[in-house]
Amino acid sequence: MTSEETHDEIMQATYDALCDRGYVGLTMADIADRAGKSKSLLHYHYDTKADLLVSFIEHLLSDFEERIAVTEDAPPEERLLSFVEWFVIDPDEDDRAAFHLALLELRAQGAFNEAFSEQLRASDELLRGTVESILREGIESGAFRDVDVEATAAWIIATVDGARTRQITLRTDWYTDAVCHHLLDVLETWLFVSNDDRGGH
Amino acid sequence: MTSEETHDEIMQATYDALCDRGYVGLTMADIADRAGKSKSLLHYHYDTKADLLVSFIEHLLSDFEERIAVTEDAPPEERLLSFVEWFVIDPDEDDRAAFHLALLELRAQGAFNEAFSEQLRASDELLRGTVESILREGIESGAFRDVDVEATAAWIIATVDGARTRQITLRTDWYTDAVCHHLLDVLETWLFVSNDDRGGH
DNA sequence: CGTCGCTGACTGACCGTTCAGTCAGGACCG
DNA sequence: CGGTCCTGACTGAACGGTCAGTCAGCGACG
Repeated sequence: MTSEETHDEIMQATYDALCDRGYVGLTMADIADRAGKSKSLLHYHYDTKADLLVSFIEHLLSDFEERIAVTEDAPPEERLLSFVEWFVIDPDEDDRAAFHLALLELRAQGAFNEAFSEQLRASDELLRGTVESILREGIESGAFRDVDVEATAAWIIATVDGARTRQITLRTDWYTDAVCHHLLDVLETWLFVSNDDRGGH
Repeated sequence: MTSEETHDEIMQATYDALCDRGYVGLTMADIADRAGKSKSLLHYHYDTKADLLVSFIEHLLSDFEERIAVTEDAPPEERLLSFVEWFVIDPDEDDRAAFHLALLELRAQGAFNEAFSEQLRASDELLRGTVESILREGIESGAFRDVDVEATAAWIIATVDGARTRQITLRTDWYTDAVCHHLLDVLETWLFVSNDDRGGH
């Protein structure tokens, strides 16, 4: 088996283990078992557990970059809507909640691990950049009011991320749904230029 | 020394240890050392580490209840403003960031520990209830538009909590400041009834 | 063609450390 | 004397990491 195939298997095993046990319960032995490999092999490919996890975050991030590139040609209102909607977690999406929970644990560890937080900041910039570009496009096309792009993007992301965090940590099933849709309501009156105003220019 | 005094000392030591090492790095020995007591004593007062932490969360919550009761007689706009402002973390408030980081780790563990998440849900309800009462008061007095109180409260809390989470985990110093003040801007146009509209009724 | 040398992927046994929890006992106090 | 508060020495399990060694494949060379 090539090194790359093994790498992919280990990443998948790490994902599974993380969903199942969470970050705190994550052990090298567990990952190895799920990959059908030995613990030593993990250390053969990655010096330490932390190295493996950094690699895992990179893996996630590249995955995420691919996924975020889609729906680039829709109108800005629609893009913003589907972006926000994207954060809603259905009650039945168990593994998604589990994964984001593990990710939250990992994010919290970023404060103690420079390599982690570097990766996390990169993902934050990617996320904010995406929303900023949607906002800029909307402002240019006249669909949105001329708001502070950076502040608005940070605000939107904080909101949807906060809703997700609370849904997951409080074990409720309604938080993301309620907050994201409420946010869209607010955006409609606060950000979107109504059709009346739009004609009269 | 009475049992109660010891309890308080242990809670304080737990707080200090949590700020210093985070939840993952938290050990019974560390707490005991900081309290100037033996590890065995902790087990004398609390059967397990988890029990101690549940007790700690209860302790926090009662603390929090006391603090939230203040400024009840200010006008609703002002109460809401100071509530949101309350979440801004200055760059120099190191221990506050450290504490909230540990709390975030603890919150993430709530998903694996029913006793934890019960406490956390109680604190969420307290928080939401506070904002809801501010909103209801403002709507009644005509200071706020007649919005959906539950959804708006959840949304505000998700926003400020999300900003805090990102500031802490990404190790930035601007997130809460930028988001909270932007939120206040939005609230001003979206929620507050302007003086013009207020007179003409 | 065969075999020799070498490498990359992989394993199992093992080690040192850390840590929650136990237990027998001691001091002080009413 | 009995109960409450407290200690130090200890145990067992879990876990990250190490290390010597196996094995399949492959290129080079006679």
